[in-house]
Amino acid sequence: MSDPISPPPQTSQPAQSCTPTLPGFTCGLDATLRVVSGKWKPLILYFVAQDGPTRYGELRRAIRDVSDKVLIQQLKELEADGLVKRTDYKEVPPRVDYSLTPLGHSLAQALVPLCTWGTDHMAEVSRVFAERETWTRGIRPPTT
Amino acid sequence: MSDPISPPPQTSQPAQSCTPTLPGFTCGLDATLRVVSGKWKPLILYFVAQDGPTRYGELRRAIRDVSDKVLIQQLKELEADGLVKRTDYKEVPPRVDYSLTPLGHSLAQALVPLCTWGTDHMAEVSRVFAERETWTRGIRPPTT
DNA sequence: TTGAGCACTTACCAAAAGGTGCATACTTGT
DNA sequence: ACAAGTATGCACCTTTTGGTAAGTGCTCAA
Repeated sequence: MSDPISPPPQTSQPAQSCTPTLPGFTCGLDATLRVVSGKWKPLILYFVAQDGPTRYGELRRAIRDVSDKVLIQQLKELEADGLVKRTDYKEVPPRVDYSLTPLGHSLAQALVPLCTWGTDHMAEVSRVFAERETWTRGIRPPTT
Repeated sequence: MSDPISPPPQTSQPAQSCTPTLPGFTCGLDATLRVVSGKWKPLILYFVAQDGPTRYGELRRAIRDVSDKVLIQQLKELEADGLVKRTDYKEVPPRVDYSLTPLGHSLAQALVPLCTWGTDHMAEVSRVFAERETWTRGIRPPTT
């Protein structure tokens, strides 16, 4: 399989070029989504991309609502995926900070259009989400 | 909050422009990820973007491994989010097909860089994922 | 008349993701 | 002596997500 999304379908382009799927990915988008999906990962990338090396405590306070367990967990995954770098200063009261690796930066760049799309269409998206909560997951919409 | 990702951090740019967060989104990226996250959604977008209007059964066979329940569910969400359009021909043996809305197309476009990133870095990503499975989620990596 | 295909729906389950709260080892401030 | 801050770890629980298997109403082919 290959890049799931090709330009405007009206053009009927057969399918973009694409490396034939390594190990377990169906396509590039699949691979990407696996590394960025996680409730707080985008936010983490956000802060780290903006502020540069960020200490754990700072992130914790900046993100707010995230628990230690999950924040650490997501940081570890991002680190394991080679997107962020953890630096431990081995100091007495622990000091650690997180920064983006080159790979992390490249991903951040690729995410820009998504940020833009989300920002541009946030109104529509949020409207639709609001409606969904109306029929609290169980009741069918009126038009059924 | 705003677009989580800004260009290379070395530039120390304060933060890109960004609409101040509607209802429940922390940023544009957040909004976007909410509509595309779902195990099969990218694939669905893939097929529909490529083949244009696609019948339910076709998708079902094309995606393979997905169950009816989940496929239907994700299609409904995509529809509810205004990304795909469901057309019911009201025929005797049921006939229905799914296509992308303009919004869906615009999202598809925004996803292209992610596809590209994933394709370009699939080797790295998959390598790292392989290692993760080594210490089957619980055992710490050697360097700890 | 039986069976297959269509596009779903429903009830029930298992796994994954996320959250809470307590613990750690050490230092600094009061 | 004691509380607070540092960066985690761990046990336990709830929510969310995905999956299985069966059923529905209808039509057409054998």
